[in-house]
Amino acid sequence: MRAARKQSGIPLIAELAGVSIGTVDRALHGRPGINEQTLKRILKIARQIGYKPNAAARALSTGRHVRIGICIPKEIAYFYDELWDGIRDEGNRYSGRGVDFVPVAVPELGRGEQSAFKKLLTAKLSGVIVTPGNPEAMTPLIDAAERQGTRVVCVSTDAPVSQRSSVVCIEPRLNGLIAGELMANFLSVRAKVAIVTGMLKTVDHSQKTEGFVASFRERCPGGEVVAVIEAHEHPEESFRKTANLLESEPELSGIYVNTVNCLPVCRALATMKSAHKVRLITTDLFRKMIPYFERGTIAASIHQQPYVQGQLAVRSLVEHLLHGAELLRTQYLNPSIILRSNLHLFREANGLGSG
Amino acid sequence: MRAARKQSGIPLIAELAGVSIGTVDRALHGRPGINEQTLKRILKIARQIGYKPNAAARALSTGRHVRIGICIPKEIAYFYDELWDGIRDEGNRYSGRGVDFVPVAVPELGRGEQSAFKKLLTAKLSGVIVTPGNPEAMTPLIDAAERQGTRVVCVSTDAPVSQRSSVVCIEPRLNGLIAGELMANFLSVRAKVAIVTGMLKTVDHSQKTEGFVASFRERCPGGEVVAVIEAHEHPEESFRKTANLLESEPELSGIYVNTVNCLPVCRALATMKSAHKVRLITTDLFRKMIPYFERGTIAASIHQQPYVQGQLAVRSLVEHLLHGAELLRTQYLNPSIILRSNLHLFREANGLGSG
DNA sequence: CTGAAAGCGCTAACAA
DNA sequence: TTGTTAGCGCTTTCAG
Repeated sequence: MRAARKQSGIPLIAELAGVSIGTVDRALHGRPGINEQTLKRILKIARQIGYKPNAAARALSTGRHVRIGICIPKEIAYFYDELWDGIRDEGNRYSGRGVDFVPVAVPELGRGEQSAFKKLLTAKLSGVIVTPGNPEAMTPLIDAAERQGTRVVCVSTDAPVSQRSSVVCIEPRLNGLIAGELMANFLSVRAKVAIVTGMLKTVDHSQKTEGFVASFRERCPGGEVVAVIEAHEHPEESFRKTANLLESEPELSGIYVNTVNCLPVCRALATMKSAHKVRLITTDLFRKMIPYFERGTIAASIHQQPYVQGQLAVRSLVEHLLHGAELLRTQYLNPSIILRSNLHLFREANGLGSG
Repeated sequence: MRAARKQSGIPLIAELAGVSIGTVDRALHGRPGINEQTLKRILKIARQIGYKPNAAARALSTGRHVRIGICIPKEIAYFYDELWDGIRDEGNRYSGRGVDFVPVAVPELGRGEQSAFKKLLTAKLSGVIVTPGNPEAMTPLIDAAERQGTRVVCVSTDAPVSQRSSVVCIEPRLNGLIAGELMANFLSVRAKVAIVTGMLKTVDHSQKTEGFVASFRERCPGGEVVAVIEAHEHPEESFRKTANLLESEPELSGIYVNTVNCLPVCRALATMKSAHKVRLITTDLFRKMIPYFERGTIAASIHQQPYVQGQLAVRSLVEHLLHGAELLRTQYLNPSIILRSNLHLFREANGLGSG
């Protein structure tokens, strides 16, 4: 009789079942070529001893290497720097665990993303994280990637009709709904408000606008959205149009800016000395906004948590690829609401963010 | 000449340096008994090939097993069920990676926690996650744990003067500050508001109260906190005192409830038909609150995200124990603000939570 | 001061 | 249908 060294895992099961580890392996994985009886016996023993595969041993043995492409723009830095940071920080947690990242250059949302994505397709990747700026154009590419076995996770922006495996985002309409509800709560009945947006033909902007209008109307009896200004992310245009609005609508008591470019609006409010008469709700956060927050020019901001979105995209994809965790088709997040009281807890306010 | 099989890691470095893997291991770990020259040579080569240790191989070789004790109450279920869920879900991600969890029974915050914690001390654990209900009494126990090498992470509630390695929580005062700021934004000048709390001798409750008073006073000119009601988490007491208040203060326009037990207040408001004249800000979320949210009785709730706190506590502790990641001494989170618009995205509203 | 070798639990290729 | 065996990259022990 051999000295019974204490063992565990597959060898233990093999000894208990009186078979070899090869047979146990086959049973545990439902591989073909095994007797019904032994299969059942092994499975039973495995259950009894509460067998759990050792992830480290498996990873070491299979030598599985996972390569993940990152296809995300550099601009607007206010937003995408945070997203990159989240992706990088989360990625670093997996360094040394068989995960590599392959970034490709996309200068700006929607520009150059198709060629960049195509480049990623040629490298055999197990997964890609992408921000489709032009969902229609990207859909066939995403579908092609999925067909060749590359899992695609959209982040921040979605390609809803594509075959992407998952999306991590905040629904644009929800941002608008929250802003509208807050605004209605801030103001009294029959209030007049306005919206400053980028371009309404951008889906993101139009949905935020629509959401705001819907919830503001519902919750502010007699309230009115007197203007929707398209500023095209252009500082001067934004400043001028806002200033004009403030002059022509002296009764105005609220403005919702649903792109990240709110500084011109802040300046217009300050110049017209109406900073405290008008409640301003903005979107996201970067350093130069902070003084306006502290002065009370900005009452609240709807923060889309790009850092968290990046983290979650990486994490869910890696866990899926490495450990077979389920990839949910949608991962919708809640935006957080920034007020003066909690401003200090956002990384952008701590010298970590850009801007 | 031997056929040069493609290798990597320590064996590769060994071959390049013309030494054995044992020597490379010593060099890489700064272990004693190695020649200055070879040490430098090996380190240089390691740097050149960009050596990164393989976490799976290391884990397999060392067979490191990590056991983490969980010392968290069952009641109040509204809150702690979520915390448990977060801990369990996050823990499950690490199953099969050499992490075991050892829960001990604590019926209720602060009751029986000392004996439960002592029990954990006898089992040799690498870490403990604990909710110190009575920080003064727990401090010496926590210190003892840390002294014997058990990393202690406090969650939700803190023992600030102890030697705990980390805390994951939302500062109570911040909850109050946010509630106060929101309330000030919701109401006009000279508004009268009240606070319903549990017991002011509970640090958590008094800090939330103090925070609310501070920010409300600062942001609502002429505003006044006309009453601070201690309801001792007692439904009848809470209902009665609120009803009395509503009668004696017809001008009242806001109430902040800073414990999870807000239902009696909701009922009092409904009974007195003043539900829509008084803005109600509550704390956390459970199922029975939802109708009051939808009816507009509750204007907003400050959610302390117990699920996320649990996740983060487990995650940071495991990453520290397994991969040597740094454990920050404090991990302060932001509460999220629940409105009607985003209510549906909270797990409590999706049949996941309790209550 | 350095080398050799065993083995962690699992997979996969080959033998029987 | 089943058993045997050689590693995966690292740590650790024992010889030299």
